[in-house]
Amino acid sequence: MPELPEVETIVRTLAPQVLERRIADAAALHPRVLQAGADLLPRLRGGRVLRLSRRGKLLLMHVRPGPVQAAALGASELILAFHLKMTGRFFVHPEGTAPLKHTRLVIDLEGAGRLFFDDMRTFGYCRIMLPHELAQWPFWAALGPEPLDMPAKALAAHFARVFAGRRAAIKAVLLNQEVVAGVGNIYADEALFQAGINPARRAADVPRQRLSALATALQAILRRAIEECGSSIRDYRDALGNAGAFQNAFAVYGRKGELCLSCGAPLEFCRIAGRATVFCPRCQA
DNA sequence: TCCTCCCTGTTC
DNA sequence: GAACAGGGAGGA
Repeated sequence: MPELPEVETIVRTLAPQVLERRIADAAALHPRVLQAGADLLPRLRGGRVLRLSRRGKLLLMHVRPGPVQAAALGASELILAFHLKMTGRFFVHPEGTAPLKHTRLVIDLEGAGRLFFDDMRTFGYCRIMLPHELAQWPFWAALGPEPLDMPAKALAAHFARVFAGRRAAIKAVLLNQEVVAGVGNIYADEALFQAGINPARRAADVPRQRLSALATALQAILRRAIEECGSSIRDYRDALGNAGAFQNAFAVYGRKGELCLSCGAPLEFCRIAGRATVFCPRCQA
């Protein structure tokens, strides 16, 4: 569930709890949580948390290893890339807290408690990488642009370029992280509604004017969702345990059969790219 | 380009 | 006790 606004909120709420802290120890508690870099896990010990950042739906923790480890690694930075998928969460617990039922990774911070990465469904993962390994990671290298890092005009032009010749449904294309990074099921449905585009429409067939509306709508919705600290449907919480509030502003997501807030028609449901999709048959042409 | 699978707690 | 939630890998 964590999409761009949720991951951004987690970065913001987690940063004050971990920045500049020294790592006393790190342990993986589930066999699949470390998708890469299990050998680097012990190298984190003695390192310091330099920075948290986000790219698409990935949360990155940048660690400066201690001098001995840095020399052994030949690098001054280790990067932990987390993908939260549906149910990944972070929370800092007091020192001595035992792992919870779904705790997958524990990072002990000197004098600042224990950072738990919990993930009920074990879809989420962490990759521990050197900077050049991150650059060579195919998923990372293929990520599309950040939708909030450019003017709406430029985003619209990017959509026009990328959508040309695409026969797939526009929603399926929006969900593709190589097209634009960070958009998931919720924000794709909401942006398409606000832009008045039927999610099943072939991407290449959407007129340029609608693409401008889509770029504007997507940016507005992502920004507003960040302001509201994300959307909490079931599982999502930020790194302080707080729920987001943007779910209260949904126009279509999760509102199958309810009435369109704009025209009053019943909202319809379909499946696109295997994802639940809700739209207004009247407002979205 | 589309479908299936992964996973588990909640809802029907 | 089945359907459902869904990002992304992998295969048809």
